[in-house]
Amino acid sequence: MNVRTLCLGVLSSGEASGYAIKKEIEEGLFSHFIDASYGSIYPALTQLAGEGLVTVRAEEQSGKPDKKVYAITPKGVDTLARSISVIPGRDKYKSEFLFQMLLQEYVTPATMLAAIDKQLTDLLADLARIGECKCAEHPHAGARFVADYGKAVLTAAVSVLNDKKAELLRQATPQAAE
Amino acid sequence: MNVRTLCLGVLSSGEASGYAIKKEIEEGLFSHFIDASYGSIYPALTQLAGEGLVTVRAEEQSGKPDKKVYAITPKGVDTLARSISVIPGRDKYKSEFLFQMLLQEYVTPATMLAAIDKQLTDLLADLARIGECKCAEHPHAGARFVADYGKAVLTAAVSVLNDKKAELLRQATPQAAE
DNA sequence: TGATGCATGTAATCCGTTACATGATTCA
DNA sequence: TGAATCATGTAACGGATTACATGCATCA
Repeated sequence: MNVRTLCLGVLSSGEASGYAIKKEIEEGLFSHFIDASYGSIYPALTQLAGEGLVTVRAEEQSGKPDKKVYAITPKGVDTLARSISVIPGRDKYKSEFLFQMLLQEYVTPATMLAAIDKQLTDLLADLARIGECKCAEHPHAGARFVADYGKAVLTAAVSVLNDKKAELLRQATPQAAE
Repeated sequence: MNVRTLCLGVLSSGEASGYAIKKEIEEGLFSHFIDASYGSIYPALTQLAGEGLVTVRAEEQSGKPDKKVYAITPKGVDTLARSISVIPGRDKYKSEFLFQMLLQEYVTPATMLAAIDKQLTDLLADLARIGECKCAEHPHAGARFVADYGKAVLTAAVSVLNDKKAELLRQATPQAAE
């Protein structure tokens, strides 16, 4: 899936600027399973407008550059619907963290601990972001499902990490607690 | 993390050809959290050899092209150790599947079901692959941890999917079971 | 006064995938 | 006979990130 389809997806629940789309991707439910930078969003939006899949309206603002508010057209909805009606490709999961954990014989215990703490922080942040989405009021029908899926997966990961961390600490300080 | 480091990681548990490295990445524990194609592995290996991080030995074979067996050097081990001793970047997770589920208002129930079944198949295959790794005999120290992590996450996902699937079937056929 | 948020955009660059090219052997 | 496995490699292409460029308003 490309950034164009992603933009259509975000716009399907209401008009937004490129900046706002980026925020939605970063802070909304999308953040769990998608990434996109300005460098890909802005060109995609321009392209979509050129093809009539979205409309643009410039909103004047004092000081700041004009805000360009994009809205999806019926043709855009159609394209979106067709794009997501094919059986999706495999999920892609890349983890430097697990690579490091697998090769832990080359890493000091201190680094291991720091890496696990960082991973825990990331997972918990993701979990919190999902928790903040009020699914009942969410513009998208599948919000509840996606939130449940994310929560289940992240919670499972956190649990394993906490176990592993406790084990590491036990090895490091056989008598005293941290 | 790049393909070069990945190759060093695989070679750290024993010599291998480019072809064998690809297989290891596809079928071993790595498969859960990493991807790489021949188009990136072969050039990476050539480059690593040029920098003295690995050695090459050509093994003659009847019919097939000479097999090039790569082995990591002390310098390579050093580079690897340094590469994985930094705190890793965030995991990257991309899922067309969840995108589709989130926007399910544009998808027919039949497609939903097919997509869920496909996802289930993928997850189960990943789970089976992890299950086949005999961690106790695995060359890498962290095998057990990575396997536990993968199993926990995948099992959680499978569980949520089965629930959702049952719910969909109940809605589709209110009286009869499938 | 300095960071952060709002707001848009482009160009260079990177990193990797896909497709192509080649070819013998073995198994069904 | 046709598919799969073994085996290596290159070139074209794609897709996105990073860094750069600009600039006001607000908050601490």
